[in-house]
Amino acid sequence: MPRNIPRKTIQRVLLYHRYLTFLLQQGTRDISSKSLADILETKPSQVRKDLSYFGKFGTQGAGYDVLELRDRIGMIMGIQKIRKICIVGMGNLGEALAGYKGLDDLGFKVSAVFDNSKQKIGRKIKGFRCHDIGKLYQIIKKDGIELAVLTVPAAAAQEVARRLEKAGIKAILNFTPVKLTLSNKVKISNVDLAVELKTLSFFVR
Amino acid sequence: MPRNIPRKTIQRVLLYHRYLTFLLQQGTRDISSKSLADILETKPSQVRKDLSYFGKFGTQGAGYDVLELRDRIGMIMGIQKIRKICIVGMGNLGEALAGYKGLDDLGFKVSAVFDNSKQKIGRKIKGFRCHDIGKLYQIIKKDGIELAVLTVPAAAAQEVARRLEKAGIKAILNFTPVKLTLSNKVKISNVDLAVELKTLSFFVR
DNA sequence: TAGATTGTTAATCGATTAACAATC
DNA sequence: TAGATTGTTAATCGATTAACAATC
Repeated sequence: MPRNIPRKTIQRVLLYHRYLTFLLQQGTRDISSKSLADILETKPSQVRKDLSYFGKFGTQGAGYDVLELRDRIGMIMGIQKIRKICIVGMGNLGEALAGYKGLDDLGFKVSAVFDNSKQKIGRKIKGFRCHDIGKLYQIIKKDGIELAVLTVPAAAAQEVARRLEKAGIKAILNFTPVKLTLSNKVKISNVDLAVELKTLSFFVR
Repeated sequence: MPRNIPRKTIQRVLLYHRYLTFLLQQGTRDISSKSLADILETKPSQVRKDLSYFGKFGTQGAGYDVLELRDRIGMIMGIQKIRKICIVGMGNLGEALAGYKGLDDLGFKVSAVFDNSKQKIGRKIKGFRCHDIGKLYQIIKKDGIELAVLTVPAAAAQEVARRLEKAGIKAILNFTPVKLTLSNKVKISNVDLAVELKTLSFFVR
């Protein structure tokens, strides 16, 4: 149904979903685009515009039913579906993510973690048996893993990414500072800590 | 000198800087906006426009001198200056960042790490003595720490952020899912892992 | 009914891209 | 000089915001 939707819209809608869940816990039943916008520091028309990509959710004059809006967004975003992910590269960051309990609540199941170091392969890291990165293909295939978190050193990133694609990975959360070149079937999000920090650094200058 | 520059421009210029450094190591001496754009998957006019916020760097007909461009960008971005940072919240992520060797090379010196748990206060974590979060103010003041990385649980985020501001922190890299409300003197970058993962999840749906 | 608020269209704003004169 | 490529202005594109008819 939806045309091509701006990534920013998707991200904001996910924020709406998160906040609606919070409202629900508080016992709030109804909300207007105005109040939603105020909290998330945006405009009511932005909220309505974002939602309009996906359908009609409100009642004129009355606003939105928190539970209904939350659940329908959840459906559309596929939020309930549990996704199998793998973490590739068990350095500081990879290990931290493996140990991050929040992933479960978000519906991500860590199905495998990989590294190439002899010291790590076969050992348990944060409760996950660490696999040889050489077995990427067979394990991803066998387990039907959809998403990968890439936390390998920069020098290995492009090569590993290609192998992830070959293995059928559909999306990569890329923590390396490398601009990955893959077929555009694979969705990529980049988190570039160096650039984030340096950007702040610039503003403080 | 520079008017108000889009954050995206700053981030791209930082990418140019990183790539120019790489070119330098390779021994490449000259480059055009065209080649730079190709690598970074943008347009030559984008590169020139971005640079034009900061001055003139090239020679008509000949392009840019890699070393000169790199160094001048470095100057403007304040890239050489060493910044003192602190990490607040020694959970999985905080600990990983404390252990991340890359920070040094980026010019960030971890001057303090904080947590509120009795188990962690006073102990060494990744080589850093963990301080009581209650001492945020005095330690930040005393050491002249400018930047903070916020990796506390969501419930504590807003309150801790306010105390960071009071202590004189100028910029926060916020890993919590909370929209921080502070005076706009404090620069904030948000890294929202949940939203990043869920966004990918949506595209894979 | 009167007041409120939606969904959608139109206007505005800002960022990206193209065009081109300047010039090495 | 001819060719290349800059820096900058103008055009285009896309996203945000405002406006408003529809209607609960």
